[in-house]
Amino acid sequence: MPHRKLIHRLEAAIGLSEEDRALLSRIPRTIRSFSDRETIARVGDRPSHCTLLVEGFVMRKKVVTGKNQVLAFYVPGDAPDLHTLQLPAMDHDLTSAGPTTVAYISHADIRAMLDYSRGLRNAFWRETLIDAAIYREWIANLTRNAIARMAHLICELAARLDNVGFVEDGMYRVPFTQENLADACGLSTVHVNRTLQELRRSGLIRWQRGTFRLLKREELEEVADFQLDYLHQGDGQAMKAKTYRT
Amino acid sequence: MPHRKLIHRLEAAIGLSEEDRALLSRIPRTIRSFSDRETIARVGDRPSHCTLLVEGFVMRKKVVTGKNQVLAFYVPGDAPDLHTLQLPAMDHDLTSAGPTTVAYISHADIRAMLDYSRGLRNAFWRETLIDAAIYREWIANLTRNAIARMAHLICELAARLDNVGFVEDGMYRVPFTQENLADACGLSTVHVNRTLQELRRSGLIRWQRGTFRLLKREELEEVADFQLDYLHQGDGQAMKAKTYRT
DNA sequence: CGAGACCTTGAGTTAAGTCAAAGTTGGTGG
DNA sequence: CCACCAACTTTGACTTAACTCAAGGTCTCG
Repeated sequence: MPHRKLIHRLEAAIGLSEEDRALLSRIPRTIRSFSDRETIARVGDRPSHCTLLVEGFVMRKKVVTGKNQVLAFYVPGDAPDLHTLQLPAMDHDLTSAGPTTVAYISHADIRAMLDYSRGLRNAFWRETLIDAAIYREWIANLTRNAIARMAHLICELAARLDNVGFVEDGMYRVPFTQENLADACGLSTVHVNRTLQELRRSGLIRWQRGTFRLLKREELEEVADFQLDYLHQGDGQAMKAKTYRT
Repeated sequence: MPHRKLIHRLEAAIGLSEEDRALLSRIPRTIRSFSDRETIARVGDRPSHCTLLVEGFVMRKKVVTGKNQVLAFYVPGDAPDLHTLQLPAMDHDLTSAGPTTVAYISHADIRAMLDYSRGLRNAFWRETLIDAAIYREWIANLTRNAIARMAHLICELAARLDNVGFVEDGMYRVPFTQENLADACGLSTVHVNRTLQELRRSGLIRWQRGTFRLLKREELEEVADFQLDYLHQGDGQAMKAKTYRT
């Protein structure tokens, strides 16, 4: 069931009705797989479908004066191009990171569904607004120094992955290279390397080829100046207590 | 008519129906004025209304490790807290810049209006998505060096103000101090000062106490690596030709 | 077992930051 | 209407966090 993660997340955040859940799980979709670093959508594209990330990871990228800037990371259950429903032209690229499976859902079908269900309308709008809140936090993140910046990214990924059940014992896997992390934090690859070493040396994390382990989460969040609130994981109507384990 | 700018902008972008325009202009509102740097909304607030910026300017701010980071500037016709319809808790502050007039519109009235009109639903969602596109561009902007960064901000403000008729002969006024500009670009005040001087020296702009004059717009956009597309001013259904004068 | 992609290290450079002091400017009240 | 004050802008001298370049190490997969 490709929508499981999304439904689960919407459920937890705002509480879907039985009918909405059924509507969503019945919507027609096409499954498509990508291998590492393939382009899913490109600047200027005007897609006629939205993409639901089922398995794997997606990066939103933009080339700025010759350098790659990563604008966002997406995890299973995210819909990275919902905005094309209202803004037809892509203003950046979406690429896979590691082997990735997505479900395509046509704009027409989504529009029909949203016209019909007010609950899903709110839920989908809300998703794009959380996306925006994350961008805001990334802007804020760039005021921080390299250590705090990296630490913040590590905390954010932990929180988002935990929300869809991909964190175990404070450990998670991501297919990102240090170069990807550098492009996301606006740092050089070399400096990211030294910064990760520093975080390891101070005993806050362990990192090895795509696996992060948070050893002292509280301290790490302190260093990162990380506040969970901007992810708005629990402030919808449902207000489920979050389990957020280390 | 406090909604004139907003209606005009939505009109130009996606083309409102006669009925939608009427609905929007009849919605109940309360006018409120602020003087310079007052707080309009604060982190943690759960407002029961949205704010439409009628006159003046608003900044979205967040304090990050002691420093103020400006996350966004808003110009007349913008609705800086539309997102509170779906995400109840503010995750940052909104403050006025210079004397400012806003119209408050209750969430309940907006919800009723959006339930009724699909056109306005799309239009409002779209507004929040453009907001997000601007955040993305600000993230990208931080890869650029100080000169390009400042230049980009100047171009963006020009484009957005032009869109609501506040640019004349390539000139516009904003009530921002160099400190505000610094907080927005993630630079120190001193460095912003030197950067503005550099831009003046090379004949691209004139700046004096809140007045920008773009002397060589093309060259400035070149320096800034500025692409108009991310503002999505003309890619809705209406597709009006934009007049974008220098 | 070799190649390519990653990661790591060292040495030297630089864009931007900090601190501190001196100019400006515009608004206010005497 | 002028003088003064506070808020802004500008300048100079020095520091530093992060960048660049270049070379060497290590992992992984065919």
